[in-house]
Amino acid sequence: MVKSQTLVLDRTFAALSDPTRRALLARLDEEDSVSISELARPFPVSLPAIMKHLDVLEDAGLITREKTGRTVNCQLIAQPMQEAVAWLNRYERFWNKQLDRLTAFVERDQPPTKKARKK
Amino acid sequence: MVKSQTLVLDRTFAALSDPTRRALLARLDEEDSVSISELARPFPVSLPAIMKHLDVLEDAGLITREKTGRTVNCQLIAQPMQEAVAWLNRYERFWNKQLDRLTAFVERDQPPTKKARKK
DNA sequence: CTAATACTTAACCCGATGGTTAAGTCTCAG
DNA sequence: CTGAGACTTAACCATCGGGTTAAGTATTAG
Repeated sequence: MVKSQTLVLDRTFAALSDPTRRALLARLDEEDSVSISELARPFPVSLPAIMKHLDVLEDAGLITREKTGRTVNCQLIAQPMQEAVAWLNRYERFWNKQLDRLTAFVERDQPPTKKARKK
Repeated sequence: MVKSQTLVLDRTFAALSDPTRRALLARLDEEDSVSISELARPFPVSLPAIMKHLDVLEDAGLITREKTGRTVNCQLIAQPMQEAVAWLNRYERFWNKQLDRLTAFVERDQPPTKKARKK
């Protein structure tokens, strides 16, 4: 069931790379279980376009769909995002380092008595 | 200079959706400032293919290139990743919730303490 | 039963992506 | 000066992604 892990990241990041898809997820974040037509309503694109986005999100394991009568309700699954964050956190020390450098730079300027340097 | 923020996320996530690109970043994580040909060597694709990946990474603001003589050195810029993480963390409570449910399930057999459990 | 509602599927467009090979530029060693 | 090394650019190709319109399938309200 490992499903190549790398493939999971591929699909997760790809799914997140589209603003419409991120907006759909955001909607499912504030209200779980939303029907497809309600999900689609705010967007200026056709329903089939939204369907495709939902397909992508489902393939990435970021949502599930559940049919009830003629309506289909979607809900968010956050776990793949967590894995994405886990991958990204590998670089945390890196941006901390850069932040530290910035902090050091800013703090060095505190006493304005020394000679001014530029750039 | 805001560059639409949403566009930044688009490009960051898109850049991260390719395993070759993630591997390139990983390489730049363990060793900063690596030449293009050295970066390319481990991969079974042509140099121009790697060049295109580097273009994507640069457009996403994830690397910089610096020419020295006839070689070009690349280095990682982690900040866009940090913004990606910031976006993803919006869903943190979501996977915590799911984790809590799991925790509750596991701890069901223990005497229910009224006191707040550990954060 | 009929018709509206809520999706779903199919067929098509077109620009972006990831790869190729081939040729071009620039730099440095000899 | 010449040639090898390190990119860079160009041209091309196949597939994918995001969008469309149009038609099809269930379900359910009347």
